[in-house]
Amino acid sequence: MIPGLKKDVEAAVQEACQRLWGVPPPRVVLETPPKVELGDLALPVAFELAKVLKRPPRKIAEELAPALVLPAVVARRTVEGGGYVNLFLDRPRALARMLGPSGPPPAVPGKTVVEHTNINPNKAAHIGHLRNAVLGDVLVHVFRRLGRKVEVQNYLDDTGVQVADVVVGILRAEELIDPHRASALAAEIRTYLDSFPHDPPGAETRGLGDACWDLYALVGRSYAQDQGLEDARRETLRAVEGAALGETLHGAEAEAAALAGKLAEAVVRCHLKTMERIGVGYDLLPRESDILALHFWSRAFERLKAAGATHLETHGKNAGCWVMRLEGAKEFEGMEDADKVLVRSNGTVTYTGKDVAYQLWKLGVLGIDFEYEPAPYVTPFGDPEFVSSEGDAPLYRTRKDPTGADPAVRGRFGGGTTVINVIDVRQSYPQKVVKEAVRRAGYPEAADRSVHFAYEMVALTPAAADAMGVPLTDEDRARPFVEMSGRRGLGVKADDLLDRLVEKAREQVMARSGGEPPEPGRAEAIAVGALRAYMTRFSRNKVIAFDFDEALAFEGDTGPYLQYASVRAANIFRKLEAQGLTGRLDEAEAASVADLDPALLDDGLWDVVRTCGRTQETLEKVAETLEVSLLVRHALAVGAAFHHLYHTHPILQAEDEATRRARRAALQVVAATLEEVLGVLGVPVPDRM
RNA sequence: GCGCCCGUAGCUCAGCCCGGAUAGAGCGUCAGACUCCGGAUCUGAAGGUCCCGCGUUCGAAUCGCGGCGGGCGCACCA
Repeated sequence: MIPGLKKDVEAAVQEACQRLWGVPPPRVVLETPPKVELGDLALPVAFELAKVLKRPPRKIAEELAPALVLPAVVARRTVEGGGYVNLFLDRPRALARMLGPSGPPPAVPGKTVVEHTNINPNKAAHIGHLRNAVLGDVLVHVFRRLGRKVEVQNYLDDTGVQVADVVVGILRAEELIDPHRASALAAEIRTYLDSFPHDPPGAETRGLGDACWDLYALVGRSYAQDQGLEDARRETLRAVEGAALGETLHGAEAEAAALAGKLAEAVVRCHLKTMERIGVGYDLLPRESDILALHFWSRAFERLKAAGATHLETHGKNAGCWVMRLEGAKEFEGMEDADKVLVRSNGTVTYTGKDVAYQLWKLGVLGIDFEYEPAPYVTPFGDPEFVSSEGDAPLYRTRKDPTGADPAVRGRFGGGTTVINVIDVRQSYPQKVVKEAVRRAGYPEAADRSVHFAYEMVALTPAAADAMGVPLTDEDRARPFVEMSGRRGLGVKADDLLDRLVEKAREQVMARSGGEPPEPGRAEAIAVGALRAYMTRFSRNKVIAFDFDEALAFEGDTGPYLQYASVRAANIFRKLEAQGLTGRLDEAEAASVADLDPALLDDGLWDVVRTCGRTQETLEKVAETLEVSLLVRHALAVGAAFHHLYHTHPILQAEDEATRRARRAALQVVAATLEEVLGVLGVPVPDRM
């Protein structure tokens, strides 16, 4: 809570241990006591020492406590419980320090590349993608808050089978089950593509994603009944890859490839719009087609071959494939067939293979680079429709050739000293393969700089699936949750959930304001707050069994609870000023807080300050563990402490000036903390609720 | 079969990394809250074999081993 305090305390413990017993102390952990009355910091070192010294921890603590040489902000120390040494801060002095200017964090050398979102550009985004994007985005904010330079990439698999599936749906609509509906969807999709990069007159951007969603589900069901369609998919895929590789295509092939390119490009715009709604942005859109075009794979392939990491299989089930052998590797122990195909027998590269090349590039060891251009999404006025994650540049995408590329940004992207891949836990195996490939290609040091940020999926409760009218089998119904499936059309679309949240927020506002509708943006802010808190409050290795009632909750441990706390805090300052009283403390008054009577900072008031003091360590812990939920829980703790204070420590009605000053000071710390933490969480705070 | 994850209050989850202070929240239920900074709030109550067993330890929700139940992986899909 006080910069440098932790270090001082650690040093004091070490010194005392040496002096008293001549032993080096075990690691010094600083905890926060469960209640204010028990102090501000707890040292459980006596428990550790008990093992070495073979004496009861309580006795050790009683000897240790008075022997510690501590900085002056520590007012007193006590021994609690079985042997905790608890420290109590000089409250006025500590509070004055917390009110002091904090300044920007010292810059950390290097660059962190965070890759997230990565939605297949063939249909609307669903709530699982929201979890990915929100987790990634909050992580980006946390890193930046800690002084790290961050680059955000959203990888586009624009040459994959999923895109080919929808292309097949458009071209062969007549052959699908329910041809009538399929044809209508195909026609609708074409109107979108025709007016790209703008929406057709009277249509909404998201309509394209929705139409693709439905058509994709139809295609998925049709494959099961019509083998011919599978051939069409294969041909489409080949055409798409051929186009990327610069082959000259003709007739139907050329048409399919052009359609696929346009479709992916247009659907990505839908995703960017959806993410923009919740405040998520990117710096670069790397495209798989460019990875193919620039032969990134060839380069990676050479390295792998030179290092003996891959070989051409001559017989067995993988005959004709280039394979990476994984048996014997510790991580892959016990696997029945631990070999991974990188190049198929028909010569095409697997997704894993391409990912290896992309990963090498992100880590800065591939040796070749993309060209870059602003993303092709522009407003009717010709301005970029999307900007970089920090809003200071246009959004860029990769490009294969220098023609039309922006020379000013050449070499700007990739080459991360740390690379974080936000990808759900189901892809742990391929992620491990990619990392192993990087290692074996001769870059063990680079492999260590690459991190798979794994999180559990968002699934649907059977009730949620029912609520959407999705037919479930009896088997599904007996499960605790069912996985979403684009192919089955089973899932909750991100925009649909957002719409419902906005609608509910609007109703709530009106219910509280005597029917007056909220001004533009307010209901949206509340909706985004609710969504972001919901998506981040669970541990990342916990499956979210999506439930509408929980996601739409505005009371209790929710985003609106946090927003309300922040709004209330700001309100008090506003009211103070409206009554001719002083609101926020200026620098001089903040300094004077150190001289307040400590009795004015009673436990009730101090509790919230103490909680706010944990912000920095929480941010550090999030960065270290990649556990974003810690930050939401911290925010909720601050909010709860504040709301409690609100009812017990009136400020406008404070009995005297000194009391009011003490409370204003505490309030100022809370307001600043909430603003900071909600900013990092990306939870917007409206002027009013 | 092998690997990873989950199992804590009626429900949804913290706490487990790093063993220690009466196991904490929210929702739901019940009972309350000032003519005074917004009731999206607050106060209180009821509610727990921390999945089971064995072990380690002065001490286990937390560490180890063995089970049980559930989920997810283990493609020339991504």
